Amino acid sequence: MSIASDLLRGNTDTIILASLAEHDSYGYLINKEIMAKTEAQIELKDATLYSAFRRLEKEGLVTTYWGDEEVGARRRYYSITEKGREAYGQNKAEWQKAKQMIDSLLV
Amino acid sequence: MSIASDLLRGNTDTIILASLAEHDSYGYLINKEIMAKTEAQIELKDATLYSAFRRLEKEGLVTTYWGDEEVGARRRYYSITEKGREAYGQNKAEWQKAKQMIDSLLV
DNA sequence: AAAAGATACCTTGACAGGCGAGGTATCTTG
DNA sequence: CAAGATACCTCGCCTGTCAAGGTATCTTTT
Repeated sequence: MSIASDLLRGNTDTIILASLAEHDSYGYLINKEIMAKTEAQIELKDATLYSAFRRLEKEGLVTTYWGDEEVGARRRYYSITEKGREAYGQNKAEWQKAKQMIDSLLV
Repeated sequence: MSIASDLLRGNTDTIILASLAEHDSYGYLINKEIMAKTEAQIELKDATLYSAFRRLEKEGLVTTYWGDEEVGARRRYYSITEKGREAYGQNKAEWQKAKQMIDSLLV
């Protein structure tokens, strides 16, 4: 059974930023990489993914540009900004704290 | 700064069950105990708490009864059911897995 | 050559959980 | 007597997820 989306909520943006912190990427690939790394136990549905992109863009955490592939489907690439890296760091820290706090309650 | 509610989401029911697994309790006290244990970094807003109770009751994970205090405000107590204990165990297991998976993505 | 499947993008509308704001009633303390 | 703590509750908004639908291109199979 895969991870309930309510347990992921609050981490999707961070997960996307984590992916982009390594290299520019595009929606489809980000999803594939996440599924590969988690043995398909975490999957961002594409509607979720794209609404996250809109959010991140709006907040200035990522920028976007179209790829120049000559063949195949067009790709919209995303790039993490400096502000995005900062947010990523903060999100990770908050996640660490949240983990700890929740664990302290679940005996 | 306290923990963002989106990071808690998916764990509120589990947190309440954890509290009830130790002893019968009531809304106000559960909240106080959570705040004490987490130095007020986790707080369930009472609207959140009561909607969670409704949910848990509906699913048969808790039962409820009115306290018989002679003085003071009336208290509605909650008691975890056998089914509730099972759900609690499963939720904890899923949380462990989710933690691990998310950590594997946040480098 | 047509069909099927992978790659790759996108929008709409419904749904669920969290919570701000509002309410009620009792008791204790200054 | 007012203020604050205790203790319960509901309504309606907001936000993130996602099922369902769509478009377009390329590759593989039939």
